[in-house]
Amino acid sequence: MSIQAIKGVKDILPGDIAAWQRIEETARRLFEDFGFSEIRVPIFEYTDLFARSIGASTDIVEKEMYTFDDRDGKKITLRPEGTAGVVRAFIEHKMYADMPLAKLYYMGPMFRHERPQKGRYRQFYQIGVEAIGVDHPHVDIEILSMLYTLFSRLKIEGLTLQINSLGDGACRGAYRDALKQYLKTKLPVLCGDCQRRYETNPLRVLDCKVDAGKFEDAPVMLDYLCEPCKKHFHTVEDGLKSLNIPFVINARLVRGLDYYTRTTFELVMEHTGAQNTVAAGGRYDGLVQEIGGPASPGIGFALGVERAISLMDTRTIPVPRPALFVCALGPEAGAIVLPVIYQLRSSGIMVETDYTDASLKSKMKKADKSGAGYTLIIGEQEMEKGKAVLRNMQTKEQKELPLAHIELALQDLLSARNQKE
RNA sequence: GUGGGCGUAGCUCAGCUGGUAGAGCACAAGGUUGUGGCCCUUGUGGUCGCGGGUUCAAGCCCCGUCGCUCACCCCA
Repeated sequence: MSIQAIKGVKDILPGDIAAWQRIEETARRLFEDFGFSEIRVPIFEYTDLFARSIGASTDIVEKEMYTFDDRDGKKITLRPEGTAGVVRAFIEHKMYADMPLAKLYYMGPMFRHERPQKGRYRQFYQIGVEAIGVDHPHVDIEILSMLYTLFSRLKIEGLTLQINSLGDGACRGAYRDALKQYLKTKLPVLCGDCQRRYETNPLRVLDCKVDAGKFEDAPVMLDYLCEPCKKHFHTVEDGLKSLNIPFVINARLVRGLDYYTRTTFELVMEHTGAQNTVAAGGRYDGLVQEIGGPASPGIGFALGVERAISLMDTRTIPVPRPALFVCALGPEAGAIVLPVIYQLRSSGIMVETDYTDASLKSKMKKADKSGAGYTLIIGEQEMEKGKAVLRNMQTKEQKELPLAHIELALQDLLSARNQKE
């Protein structure tokens, strides 16, 4: 049997690429409008970076990373998410030194060894942004409004922005204790996973789908926020309202990575399969210090490109069409046409042709399929007359062009047409 | 890691209670045509995922295996 692609990875074929380019270009333009610059960081890092940032006891680190020994014995991991690498670069290049707020975006593949499923692959693509250096709530609003605008520019509807606050070091401990106290009484009726989470990560119990609905009366983090956190959260709320960005508060919203603090959010799609979070993120005020940098607050989000594309109406994305399709019949015609095609292409005109010995009927079919604006036909009759036939594929008008200076005639015609459009 | 569904032509799929394979689209040739589209005729193309077993006979039944897919878990 022939060799196949690795389980859980996907080829993005030419027929699908338009949607990818659309989403990448839209994001680039928008992020730059908001003053963000692109950063490209490696797709692998020392394993320790991810263990320290994401959290050693999270599922991602415990059982989903692609980790291997480098030839010198050091542990290397293919990045399972983007924030860790960007923060590492932020520290390594001392980006805090020359700008108070580093505003960065990135796009590229991430790797997690999970069981593949709709909207979940082992190599998947994320577009993410990070704003590091300032903890003002207006930074949160900038990030959230940018996320919101990205999806409206992509004309993706039916999404809900959910926000929550996880508090900070000053108040989360008290909440955790209160929650454990509460869960203790419920322990016997919880699913096996939640009984385990009670010890490892009690906040996640609230996010459980099996036990959903059992915690109506559970204490929520929002009630335990310390004054600074409360003020921060309310400012974010008010800011979103003043920008007319719709959102809902989801007090049960918990994130799977340990580094999040204060503002967290998810963009959730309705009426989709199980993987219904298309973008998510939050504040991570302790992360930079955790990795060994100076205390610098940060906030960011990442969106799943495959998931976003699944929501786009890809039929409306225009695909490039040749201005001219050349049908040459026989070797003599082929020889004449070769330099013509080259010259047109060199001067920036998209030209396609067919090199097979197929009949004119068949070649015309290909021309039609390509969506070309014009078709140039050179067969035996045309050779004898010293003229080629140029057909407008829409109006079906035909005209004869002298073979002697055909390149000039075509160039004039086609570039005039391009300008009109 | 756990569970369900599915693997037949390049694509989408039929295939009865077991009798050594079909359609549509696509592709190619021809006819018609105002040199292409619509229509008509013909043609190319399949180790029925792979390996065992039962049987006179397996695409179909049984066992194993690989792959895809959906869901749980987790996450973007």
